[in-house]
Amino acid sequence: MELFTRRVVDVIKSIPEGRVMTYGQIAGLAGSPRAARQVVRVLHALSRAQGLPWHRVINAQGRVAVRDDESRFMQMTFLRDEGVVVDDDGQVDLDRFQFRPGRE
DNA sequence: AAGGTGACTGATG
DNA sequence: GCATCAGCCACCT
Repeated sequence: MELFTRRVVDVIKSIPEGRVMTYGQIAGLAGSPRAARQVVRVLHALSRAQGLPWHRVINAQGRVAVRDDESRFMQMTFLRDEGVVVDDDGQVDLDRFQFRPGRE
């Protein structure tokens, strides 16, 4: 597995319960700020196998970005179960729930 | 091998 | 706030 991919996996695994991170943010922490789409690829490829908390990853607008209706519903449900406030449009308040390492 | 495709982003109107 | 656009880059046809 490639270094970038490994680091993406590590970053995603580091997201605490009840917090979220954005694709671009993860890419940056993994060493490649412009590689948001690669984060998506990693999630598609490994979320199941690696048991990643894929539901804690949303876009930079604070919106749940999954296309598939069923998966989107699952993601919103998981987040709400963890205490993240998600409105019916899948909108999350990043100021409140985004996880920023080294801050807290 | 060229072209299409995203669970993206930031800038612009 | 919504719509477009142009970068982005590995992966699939």
